Amino acid sequence: MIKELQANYGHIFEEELINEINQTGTYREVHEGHKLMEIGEYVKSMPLLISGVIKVLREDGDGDELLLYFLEHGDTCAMTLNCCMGHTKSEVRAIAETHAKLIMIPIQKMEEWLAKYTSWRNFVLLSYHNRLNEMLETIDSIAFLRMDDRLLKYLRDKARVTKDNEISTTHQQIAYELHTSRVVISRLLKKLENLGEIELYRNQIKLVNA
Amino acid sequence: MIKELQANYGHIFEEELINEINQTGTYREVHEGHKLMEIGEYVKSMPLLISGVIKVLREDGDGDELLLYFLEHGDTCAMTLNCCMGHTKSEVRAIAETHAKLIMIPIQKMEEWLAKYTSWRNFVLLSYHNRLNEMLETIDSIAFLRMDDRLLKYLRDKARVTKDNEISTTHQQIAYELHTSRVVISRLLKKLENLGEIELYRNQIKLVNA
DNA sequence: ATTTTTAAGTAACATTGGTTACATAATGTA
DNA sequence: TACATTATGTAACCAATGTTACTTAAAAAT
Repeated sequence: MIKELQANYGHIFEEELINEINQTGTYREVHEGHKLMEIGEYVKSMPLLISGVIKVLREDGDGDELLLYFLEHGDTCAMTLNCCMGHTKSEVRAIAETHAKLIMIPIQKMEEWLAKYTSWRNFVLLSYHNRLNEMLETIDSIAFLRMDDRLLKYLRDKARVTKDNEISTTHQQIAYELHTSRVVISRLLKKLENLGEIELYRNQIKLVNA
Repeated sequence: MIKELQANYGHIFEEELINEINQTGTYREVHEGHKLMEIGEYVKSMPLLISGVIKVLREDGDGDELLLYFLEHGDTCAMTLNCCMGHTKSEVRAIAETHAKLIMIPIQKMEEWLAKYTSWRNFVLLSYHNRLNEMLETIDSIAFLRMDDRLLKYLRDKARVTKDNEISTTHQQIAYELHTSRVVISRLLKKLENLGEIELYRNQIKLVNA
């Protein structure tokens, strides 16, 4: 049996489906920073996330990045579903934010299981549901918040998914993911520090729980 | 037989499903400006669009609006799917941009048909697919474009879905949908007119095909 | 220990977009 | 016709964000 499959997905999928996943899926571990998917690539398998965090990014034609959302335990990548069904290229980049454990499912099985297992159907639809809602939240942030609030939200989201109030990153990296410049981030971080929301160190930002 | 059902969906759904839709669905016409869904409302039925255009809008807590995308012929509202599956309230507002014809399906049928009809499953998944891609495009616009390019894209999108190069609207209305102010829109429209991209009249904007 | 590289702080300035205020033009209405 | 209403044009100003340039500090490499 694939490591941790039963423990993580046993309550969602029926026994028969668990057995099928066990037979056709592949267990995989990736280290922090590993690129799981690149824009323009064709997708050959679909990930079931067991532990760790995956960040999903969008990029425009000029190489400008934007963080869309994080995937956590129990999630799958709706964008992958998207690509599998439409046989189109990936529209996004996916990178391991932390060390992560996942099960890779060959895409041919997807459609087969959709017809066969109600639990799989519900899982796939729930994934789309969750992703649409996260995209809405992303749109809310970009459209309705100013950069200081977006930054604070970004830091809190990051702390939540990594379960760590100390965020190890650089101002430049944050700037990439929020699609702004390093100087702007440094300026706003200093402002947040003066407000008592955070403490700043080199390569480290500590969230102060108010 | 419900008006135009066979003609519009006969090539997508099998005969048996068409018959079921005919028995349980309701034909409906709505006039321009009709509100089909409001934020916070529970959703009791799912629309299949036959003709016309529906615009889907997001709103933040302060009443600030933002246009997300247009629904056209053959589309359904993935947000509705979302709500039906999760039994949650609507996250968006939907308003008829033009006179529109649609078929309303009671939500109980949705899950039943997912198990029963492959074509329905594919239709639902394709809807999610299309909506995710449109959300991505929306995010691209907000995150990567400046207001002048967003405005031009907005005008061209609107002209495309209504199949009309003359757009009947006010600067104030555009400002609401792009979440900016009337003065900004007037200023940028004038700039676009000077560039020869459009011609401005009262309640009317004409796109000049370059 | 010295040098190099990378990260962060900050000032000065430019640009975009938002706000206020008011003028003018088109349309609707008494 | 006279008046009211709505839409648009525009100037002047302000705030948020982006850019350039340079400094200082920490860490890594030699």
